[in-house]
Amino acid sequence: MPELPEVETSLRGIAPHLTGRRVVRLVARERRLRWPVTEQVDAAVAGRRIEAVTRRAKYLLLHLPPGALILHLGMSGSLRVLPAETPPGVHDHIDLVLEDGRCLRLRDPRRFGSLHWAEPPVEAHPLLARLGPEPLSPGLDGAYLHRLSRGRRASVKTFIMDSHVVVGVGNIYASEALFRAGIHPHRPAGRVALPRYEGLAASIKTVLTAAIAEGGTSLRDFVQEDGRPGYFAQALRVYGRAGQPCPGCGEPVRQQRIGQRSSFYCPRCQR
DNA sequence: CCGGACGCCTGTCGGC
DNA sequence: TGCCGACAGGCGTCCG
Repeated sequence: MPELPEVETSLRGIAPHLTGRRVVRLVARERRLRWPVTEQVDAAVAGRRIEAVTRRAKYLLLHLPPGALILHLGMSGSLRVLPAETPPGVHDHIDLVLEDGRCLRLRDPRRFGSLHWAEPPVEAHPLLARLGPEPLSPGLDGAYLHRLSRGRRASVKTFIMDSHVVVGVGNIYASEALFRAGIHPHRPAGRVALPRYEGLAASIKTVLTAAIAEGGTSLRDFVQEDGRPGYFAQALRVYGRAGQPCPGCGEPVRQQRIGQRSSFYCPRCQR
């Protein structure tokens, strides 16, 4: 479900409702997420004020000085801000109850999401410490990708989906960015020349920015904070379009598994 | 260090 | 209609 645009959309949706509010308590109906949600988290957040909500990679950071709550939506997580008394559904696992009578509710059917408490310095938390640059920051450019990829034999698609290389490029947008850059997803990362990496870095930024502007991509169950879906699915050029004509040349879009993930590409436009 | 496979879960869909 | 396998937007961990 959530790639970076969906996480960013969630952030923009929830931040105005959370910033400056005090957390009354955490209610955990199901603690078995990707990692168990410990009672240490409950104790850490209760009574603290949310100073700011930010994002690092696909992690949402709720800053409750002196530490922060690190929230990940996994494959199927979504967030809503609701009256705290709203009856929860079966997959509504966690509520962060606020002083104003509302709550931030995490719904996550597959339970691949996670919730951690990070003591300061927050950025030194093991989940955050080794992440690559943000894709929309100047830290990601063609020269960086080119330099880091020298000698790498893994596919360029696997390479750009590696969070140590660059964060936030998930399976959908990896296929989309490679299509826009005209690079075959199976090409070894070390055999992509600098000018093509410059194009790829630009494509990553363009596709992520466009997806954020549309409120993300809703394929199955992703909804924004207010319950509306994202509208970027209609703008996808190759993802999920196996057999359909390539928007560039009309050749049927091909689907192939690369590193256990479905990849979509045009065999004619991408080399 | 690198690359690839695995496993954690539930829901949905296509084929028979 | 029902069953069953394949697959789904992530990612830390393990193994060679």
